[in-house]
Amino acid sequence: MLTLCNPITRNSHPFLRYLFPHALTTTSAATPPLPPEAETTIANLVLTTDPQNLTLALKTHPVQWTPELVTKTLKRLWNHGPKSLKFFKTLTHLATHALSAAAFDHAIDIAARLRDYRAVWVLVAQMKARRLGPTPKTFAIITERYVTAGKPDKAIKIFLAMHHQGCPQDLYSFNTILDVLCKSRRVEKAYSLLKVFKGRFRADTISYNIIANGFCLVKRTPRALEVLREMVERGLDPTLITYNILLKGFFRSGQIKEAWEFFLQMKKRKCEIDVVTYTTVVHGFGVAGEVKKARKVFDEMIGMGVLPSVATYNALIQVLCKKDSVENAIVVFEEMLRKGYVPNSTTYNVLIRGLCHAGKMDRAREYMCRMKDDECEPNVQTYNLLVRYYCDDGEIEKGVKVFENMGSVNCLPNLDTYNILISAMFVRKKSDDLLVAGKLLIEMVDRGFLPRKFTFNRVLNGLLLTGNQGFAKEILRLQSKCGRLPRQFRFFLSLYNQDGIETIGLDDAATQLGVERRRIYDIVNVLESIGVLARKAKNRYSWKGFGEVPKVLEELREEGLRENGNDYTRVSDDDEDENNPTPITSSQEEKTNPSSHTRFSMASKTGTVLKLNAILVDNRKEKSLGLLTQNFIKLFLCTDVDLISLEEAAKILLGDARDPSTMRSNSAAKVRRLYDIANVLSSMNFIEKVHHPDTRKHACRWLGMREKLEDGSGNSFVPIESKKRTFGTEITNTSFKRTKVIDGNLNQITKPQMQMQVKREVLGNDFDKTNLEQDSRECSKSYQFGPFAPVSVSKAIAVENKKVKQVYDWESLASTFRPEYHNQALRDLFDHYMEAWQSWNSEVAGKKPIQLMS
DNA sequence: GATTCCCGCCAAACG
DNA sequence: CGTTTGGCGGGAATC
Repeated sequence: MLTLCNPITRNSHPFLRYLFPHALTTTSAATPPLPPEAETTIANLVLTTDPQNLTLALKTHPVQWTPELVTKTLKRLWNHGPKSLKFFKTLTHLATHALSAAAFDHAIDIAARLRDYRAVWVLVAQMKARRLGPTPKTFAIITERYVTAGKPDKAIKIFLAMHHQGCPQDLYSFNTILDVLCKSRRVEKAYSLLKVFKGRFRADTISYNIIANGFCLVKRTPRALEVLREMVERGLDPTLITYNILLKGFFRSGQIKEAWEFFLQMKKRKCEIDVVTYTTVVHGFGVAGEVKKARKVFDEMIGMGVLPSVATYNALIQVLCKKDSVENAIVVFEEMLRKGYVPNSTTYNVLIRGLCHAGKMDRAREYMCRMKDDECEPNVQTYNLLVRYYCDDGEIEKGVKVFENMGSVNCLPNLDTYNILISAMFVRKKSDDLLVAGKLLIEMVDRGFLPRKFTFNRVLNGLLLTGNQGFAKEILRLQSKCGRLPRQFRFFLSLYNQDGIETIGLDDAATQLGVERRRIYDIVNVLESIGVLARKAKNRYSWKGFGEVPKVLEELREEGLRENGNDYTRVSDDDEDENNPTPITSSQEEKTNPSSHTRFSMASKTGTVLKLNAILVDNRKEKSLGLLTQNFIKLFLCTDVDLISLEEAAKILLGDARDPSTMRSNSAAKVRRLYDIANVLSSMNFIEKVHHPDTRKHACRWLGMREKLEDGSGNSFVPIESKKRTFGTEITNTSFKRTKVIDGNLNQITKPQMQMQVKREVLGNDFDKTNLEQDSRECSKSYQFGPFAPVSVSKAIAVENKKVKQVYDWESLASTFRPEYHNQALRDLFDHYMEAWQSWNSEVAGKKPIQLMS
């Protein structure tokens, strides 16, 4: 149905009019949209052609390559990283003359997004060879990508070395790097950079604006104020932009009163308040739920001779959708049209979201068609909205259909689209859905998106539970290919977690993994201690899979509890274990892992392992990694803490035996062992590494095998508990907003000076572009919450090869975590999500990035 | 400056 | 005795 709204002619007359695309697009805008645009044809060609034949295909395709065509095509292919890169590379041989600096920047951006840094620098070199750059913008792109990939220091180094690439730093580029850092919430870093280099680069008002804004972004307005004071002390005058930043900062951090006061002050002091100011206020009030005030300000601005911009309308409409009613929003929308404003895609998207949220899917679709008429094609975000809301309503088929239709309207799905859909594949417990999820996962990787570990785990999990072991393995391999498993271990898994391989030779393992033998031991020991591996003989281990794990864990838990319960008391009634400190191999049919088991028993025999470990100094075995692993796990199994920092753990496990003399090499040294363990365990999804809320140190959260405790200690088992799960590290990493639209924004960044000039366009296009991008970012973020993942994950793995209880487990799994996910949890999250979204939005409404610059 | 991770020396355990 | 195993801590990388 979507296609109906769209001309289907796109493949007919491909290349008649590319001689002067410039003239065509700009001057003759009135030309009827007859032939499909060239970039569409090319993009489709690239998408459908096997990469190997691409050169040929492009060669035989008669096209007049122009710089503009190239960049447009690249933009089209944006959401298919690998192919668009391939396309670009092909062009470097084919149509050299048509490669502009912008095209290179684009390609570099894509490569960097794919984290193919080698390609990035190769491209930079090529660019240089062609005397096209690298330009400051190029560096802006590169550094931003590094920062968002979690390598801010690297980014700074690159900045500091950019003059070696023939691109000397200047104030612009300095401000850019500051901004990049701030946008990723690394204000402090940016600030110290500023402090160091303010003299060298002659930091100006903009520099300080950026920092102040950075603090506002993390809701630290007081700090922002300090920065501004410093700025004034240095003789730099704040501008309107500065004030707008602060104003927005107040709203963002919920200081509505202050915001209002501040606004009044601004008026009183006769700064020439502009649209941005008003937009900020309207939006700020709206988000705070003060719809009436928002409206009042909106009305007031006209009286003051400041005309609202589209952005202002967008803000108001959005606010109404959220805090008031869609109907009212529509009224405003119509009014806006009457007044001759041209709504942009943000306007529509905001409205469509409102409608969807109110359950009016059909009307949402109407508006979608309407946007097409308004030469404002629906974009990915629009489709994502529909997909999401259909899926939320349980109409998965419809959602999928929308997804499928995107292809036919030349709108490539993005990361969010995939995340949304994959999540949707879990709502019904159909095993077919999971197959789809798996396929989607594969497809997204293929297109250069890096799914979160979380996503992998869920899918993996689901496939295992529905008995799709084969497919699961494929996914696992994919995951390891994506680097979503810690290095050494992932090879290990992919090597041995396959059918047919019964026993593992340590030597092979070492050579095949390309690591020293020594490394294998650590992994093996940890795995052995939880029953995934068993030692068969010298140099030989056998893979047992995860089937045994629950049993081992249960044992551990019991032992742990016993020990904890009556400390010293039960030193010698560990009958079974005590009787055979050296297990009689023949009788020991339970081969979980005799050796480590024994080690452990000896330890427990001695008393509270947790506390008395120190006594065992002499025995080398007692310090073994395997034992440490077990004790470490016990910490989780036997206590109600589910989050513990390694430091703490180290102290408990090793240090604080009340025996200061034995206080061997203090826990600092030992904690290293725990890191090793934690890494292995987390790669198996038994634990999860998170950042401790307060201290930003690492902490570990136990994920695995909870349900095993269900019967044993009903109290400690709280299915929903995992709700309090914090954002995983990854979440923040991957979804961290990436504001830039490649050429829209950056221009502003690099072109600070002319305040006025930038101001107006910003309100139009750029505002919305950024806005949308952020929107989407935020969308994916909201999704990441997906509450109950981890618990289930490891469950699944536990059950893995024991096909016995697949079905049954699937059911229980479903009942434990699914229902909430869908409704109320989502609702709960919704607010949060909206808020975050709003604030980003408002940040653009106050047009931070641009403004800062201007 | 602290945390996290990698590496490999070399001694203990094994056979 | 040679080989396998693995404790242990230096120190690089990263935060």
